[in-house]
Amino acid sequence: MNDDLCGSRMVHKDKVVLAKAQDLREGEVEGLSKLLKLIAEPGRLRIIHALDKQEMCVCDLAALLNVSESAVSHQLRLLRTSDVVEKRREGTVLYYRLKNNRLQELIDLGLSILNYPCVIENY
Amino acid sequence: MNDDLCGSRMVHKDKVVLAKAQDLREGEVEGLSKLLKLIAEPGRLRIIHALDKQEMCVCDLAALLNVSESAVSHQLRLLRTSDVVEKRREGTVLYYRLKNNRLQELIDLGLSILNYPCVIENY
DNA sequence: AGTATATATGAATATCTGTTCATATATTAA
DNA sequence: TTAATATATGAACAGATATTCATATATACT
Repeated sequence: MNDDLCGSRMVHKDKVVLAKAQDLREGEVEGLSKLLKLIAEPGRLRIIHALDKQEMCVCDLAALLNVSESAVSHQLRLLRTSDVVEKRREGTVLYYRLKNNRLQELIDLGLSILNYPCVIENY
Repeated sequence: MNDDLCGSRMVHKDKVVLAKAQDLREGEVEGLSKLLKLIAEPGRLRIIHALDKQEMCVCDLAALLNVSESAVSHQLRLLRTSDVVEKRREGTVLYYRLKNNRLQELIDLGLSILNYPCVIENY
């Protein structure tokens, strides 16, 4: 095995070089990580799934999730600043809806992977 | 507006009832949340993306990510206990590889959503 | 203007998550 | 068996994240 310039061992230099060449770019990693974390939290996941079907106000979502309106509001702010949802005012009520309509695809794909978790074909 | 039995307000009972009917089941939420969180962490994301192309050992991955082997080992344990990866021993070297070969689909879909973030069609 | 409703927000707290460090285990070589 | 290599793991610490609580804001109604 050979040492690299940074001091860490490297048993298979060829593999590491190849992996680095195929690695995601930093921006892709950051963006994807942020997107997936947004959807991964159970409350936000259910909010996104619900808003994909109809627009709802804060207290509706609070009732759905059975948590405080303040907690929902904080989550919605995150989703808003991440351009996942947007709001529409009607009197004192703010209706939230999905701004990014492709997130449900991600949810559906994730669910399908959970149902058919492992299909190893040929090794 | 009407109060529900649980004490929380509910501005639009119809919407909440509909949302509850369409809501993900608890097991789906938990499973999906866990899966997405696994992929969402930048280091694990890159590990999965790398192992989708070739099997690699712990110190190769440590060199790729530029972190300690211990840190990688902890992450790999998480991925192992979640059935995302599996290991194969060859002498003292443990080669890791993906056990669930559908995760790259999720990564690819996520990337495509990042590139075409928002396509609102008709409201 | 004053009150009520619906939501937003800051700060504090609590919880979760990831890394580090020290140490343990497993395999190979001498 | 002793030493070396490669990896695993537990505990402690640090950082990120979510909720709560109190308070602020915006709109509507009187």
